[in-house]
Amino acid sequence: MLAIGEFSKICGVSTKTLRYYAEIGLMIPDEINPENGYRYYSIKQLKKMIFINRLKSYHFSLDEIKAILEWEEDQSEEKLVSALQHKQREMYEKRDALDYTIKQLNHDLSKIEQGIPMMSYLDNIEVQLVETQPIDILSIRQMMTSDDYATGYGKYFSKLYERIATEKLTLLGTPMTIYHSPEFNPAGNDTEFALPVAEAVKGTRDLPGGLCAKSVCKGLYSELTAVYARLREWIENEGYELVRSPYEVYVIAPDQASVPEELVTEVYFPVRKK
Amino acid sequence: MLAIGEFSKICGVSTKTLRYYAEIGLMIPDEINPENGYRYYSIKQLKKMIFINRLKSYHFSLDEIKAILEWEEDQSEEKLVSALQHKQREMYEKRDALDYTIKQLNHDLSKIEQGIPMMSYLDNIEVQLVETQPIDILSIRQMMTSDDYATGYGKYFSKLYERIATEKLTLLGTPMTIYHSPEFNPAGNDTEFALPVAEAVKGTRDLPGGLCAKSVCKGLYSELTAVYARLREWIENEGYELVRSPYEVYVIAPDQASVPEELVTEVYFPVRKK
DNA sequence: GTTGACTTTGCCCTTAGGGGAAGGGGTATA
DNA sequence: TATACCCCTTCCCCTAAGGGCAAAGTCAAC
Repeated sequence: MLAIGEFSKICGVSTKTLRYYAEIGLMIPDEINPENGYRYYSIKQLKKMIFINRLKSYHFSLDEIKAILEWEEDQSEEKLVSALQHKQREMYEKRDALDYTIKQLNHDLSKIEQGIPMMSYLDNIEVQLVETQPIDILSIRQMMTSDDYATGYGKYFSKLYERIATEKLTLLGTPMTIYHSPEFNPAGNDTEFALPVAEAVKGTRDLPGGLCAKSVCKGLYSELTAVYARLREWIENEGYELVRSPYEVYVIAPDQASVPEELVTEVYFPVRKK
Repeated sequence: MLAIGEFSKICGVSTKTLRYYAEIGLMIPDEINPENGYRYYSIKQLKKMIFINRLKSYHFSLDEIKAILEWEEDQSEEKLVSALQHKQREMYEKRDALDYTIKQLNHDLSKIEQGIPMMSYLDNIEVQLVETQPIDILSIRQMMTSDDYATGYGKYFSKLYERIATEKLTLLGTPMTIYHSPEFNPAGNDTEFALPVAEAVKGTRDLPGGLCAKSVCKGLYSELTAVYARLREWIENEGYELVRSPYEVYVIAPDQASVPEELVTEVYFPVRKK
């Protein structure tokens, strides 16, 4: 039996951490002296500690790790594999997001080095008033958290393209998304992925036309938030009000653009005069 | 002037966040009604908010962002560029670490799929008692946080190899690191990077020989923590005690291995009988 | 017996806000 | 003017995974 300090040195985990793990029930010392409360750990617990650290390095929370340790011996193997695969997917997504952010950062850095202030694009966002025609769209509506937009977009648009292919529908334009949440909610947004089609079949609906405030965003999607802000500001200033859900049209999407500067996205806010 | 709810909708930031930013002095509303405390924001502040969000996406803390905003107008441009470059480096490091963890995870998954329990390697760590000879080492000693080992190793060993090349020293073995911190400390460890050389010149010192407990770790460095634990356990069990700092010898380092399974690392604990 | 190292509990601190309660304010309508 | 309804304020507690520090009890060695 090892006192907490010995055990801490052997497994490279602070005594504070060991006490915390005992407190939350993740790893309780094999023996506790009832008189003085001293914690004593066995060598067997060293293995468990190493396993916990391995899982921590895979970004499992302590709660998740606790659950995993409680499966132990049951039909744990399959569940462990599926939990690991889940984390694997999460980590791939995290890496993709990080790559994307790095790309943005490099973009901003190169702009500054060209003498262009980082946020100058804000002054160049133009708003026009346009009249849109009603169209039929084939769509999927889904709650999306802001984290998985990148993966979500690919997934849902693939589904829609597949339906168009298998049902021999006629595509009439580029992909679009409609945002039904009344305001941005980091916990999740009611998002509709859509493709304009000629036929009115099951799964399609009418997207009404009408007066819209419109802006075009050229470049990375990170600039979209500013476009949204500009549109809302314009609507406020000019005395209009939003009458339906705003939507985006991906005129040139990432799969057609070789560099992010080529991306073109239109943003529409259906409005009427107040 | 916009009330907090309006401003919140326009810039996609919750009212809670806006109040918090006011509280920490990151962005104070342009006007506060002294009678009822209502906060009013101007359109100018929208730009600031978008800039704050951009910096947040680059993993700046709110404190760092506050500092950046306070430079504004001064000689801010150069400082901003250098801050961005700093974050850029951090993000590259984060991505490398993530890649490494993903690799480990895949390794564990493939083991399990072969029917080998994930932590089974723990049972196969052998400890031998050996007698080492004193050698001269050329070394750099440095406090290292656990985050930047991967980059640190490359950097310091490059420096050492460079010295060997420019001063025409004779290399006598593979790289090694000596851990001087008495126990593992996540805040930073006193680490000595060393190369064994034939000549005793400035910057070299004698690494004394003597009795050592030794283990060999084949494979990913993630298994090293278990090797350390096993060695400490063995020393305890067999009635030895540590007399100098432990060290690792990279017999086959990552730059010589095509797959992680080929890595070979020896771990030495200088000991004496208690 | 004393010293010094080790251990215990307890309390407050960290990031970037979220959730909710209690109470006051604003305005559009009947 | 009263009501309804939404908006705004402050205040307090909560998050994950421990770190830092203090006061007090305990252990082993000299």
